[in-house]
Amino acid sequence: MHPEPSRKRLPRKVREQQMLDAAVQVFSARGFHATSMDEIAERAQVSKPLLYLYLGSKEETFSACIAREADRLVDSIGSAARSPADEPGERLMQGLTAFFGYVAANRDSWVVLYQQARSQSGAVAEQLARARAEIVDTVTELVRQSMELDQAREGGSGYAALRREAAAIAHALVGAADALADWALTVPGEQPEATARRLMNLIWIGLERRGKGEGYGS
Amino acid sequence: MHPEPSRKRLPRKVREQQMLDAAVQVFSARGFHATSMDEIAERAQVSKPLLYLYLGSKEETFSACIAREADRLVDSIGSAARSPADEPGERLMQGLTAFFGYVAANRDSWVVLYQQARSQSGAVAEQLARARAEIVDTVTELVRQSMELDQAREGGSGYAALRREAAAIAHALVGAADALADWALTVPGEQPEATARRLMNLIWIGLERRGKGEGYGS
DNA sequence: ACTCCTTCTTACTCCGGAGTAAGTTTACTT
DNA sequence: AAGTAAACTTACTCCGGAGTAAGAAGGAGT
Repeated sequence: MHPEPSRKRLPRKVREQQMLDAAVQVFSARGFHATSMDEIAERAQVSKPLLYLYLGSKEETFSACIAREADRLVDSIGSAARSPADEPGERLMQGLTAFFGYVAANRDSWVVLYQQARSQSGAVAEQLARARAEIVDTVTELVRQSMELDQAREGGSGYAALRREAAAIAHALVGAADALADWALTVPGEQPEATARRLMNLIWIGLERRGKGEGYGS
Repeated sequence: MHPEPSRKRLPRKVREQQMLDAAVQVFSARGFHATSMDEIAERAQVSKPLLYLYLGSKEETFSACIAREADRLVDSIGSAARSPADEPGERLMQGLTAFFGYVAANRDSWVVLYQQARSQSGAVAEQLARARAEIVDTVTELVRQSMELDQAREGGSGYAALRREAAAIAHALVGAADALADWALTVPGEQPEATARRLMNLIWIGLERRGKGEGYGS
């Protein structure tokens, strides 16, 4: 009757990945607290004690999800931004394209990282904050290069201000990318590369000119 | 010993506001699920059944918080953006300043709206989505005016594309503002007006030129 | 074909916290 | 000062779901 493949036994590493896959899906759909370990176990085709044996507590399970997904995302962006191109603008464009591509291809992962993990507190929050900071740092560096910060006088009072400005811009840029990623998911046919270009179009000119002190109302 | 003011009885409307104040604080600090009704009751100096009598269930309490805080925020931004100035740029600047000012003056409210409510699902999520959409719509209108969309041919294939571009920019702008608000909270001495100007400096030139089709790599 | 380790399950315990039944006290009104 | 409606409390019930004790069954090596 049932062609049930008679649950095969699998090595621990493989099962763990299956569990994490299931956990990401459920956490993504329900959120941390509304998720029950029973549901994760069910979706992973495994009993609850095995889940606890391999992944520890519920919080540790969530933490493991965040760690794995954040690594994937950071790697994806980082390696794109370290691409052959010289100009910071081109590297920024590559990083953004990689980011929007990742989100489009891994919705669940994105939702868990962006919507669920942010509201968490404790160790998980710090974990995510660190991943985000890594991305922001990468962007900050590109922003500083674009702003031609090297032209700024060293040690001058304007130097610290420009450093702060670069940090602010990087945060704004990452936030804009987050929001655009959500937006792109609601627009059928929107390509990652196109989304990245929209953002570049919006900020690129302003970015180059900021290094020279030009801007709104000047 | 204790100059305990001997718990005065208060009219319902007043108590309700006290309860909502307490609820916002606790939800902000702990998040929805980690918050217990007992703790809200304690902080509001009230017994739990009274809390249930006035505000209904836990979910309804949270919903009431979101409704009140979202209204305040949307009003604050909306009335600033409807300021006397004619130019869309100036109105955008006013709206942003009001927004950063609100966040600086109402951290708890902001945290509840931005970090806690987003991860929620169901009625609350829709509520928040509606408030956010209202802000995005306001911004979209300003963006379209800045882009000199009126110069676009009506009905042309480029028209729909420009509308979409305006929506994308508005989403990016709101997301950037969100992230900058968080950033500003971590930087001592950062003034709302200064934060608003940073963002305007970054996007204003690009915004004006987008209407003419100029941008990154062109 | 017997060990022995790893994989895996059934069947529980236990508690935090949502929600409530029933009653008590204060302050207006006539 | 008596009546009454609103404000308010003590002291519970009850359940979902986190976490676990105890053991079963498959497979690799000898």
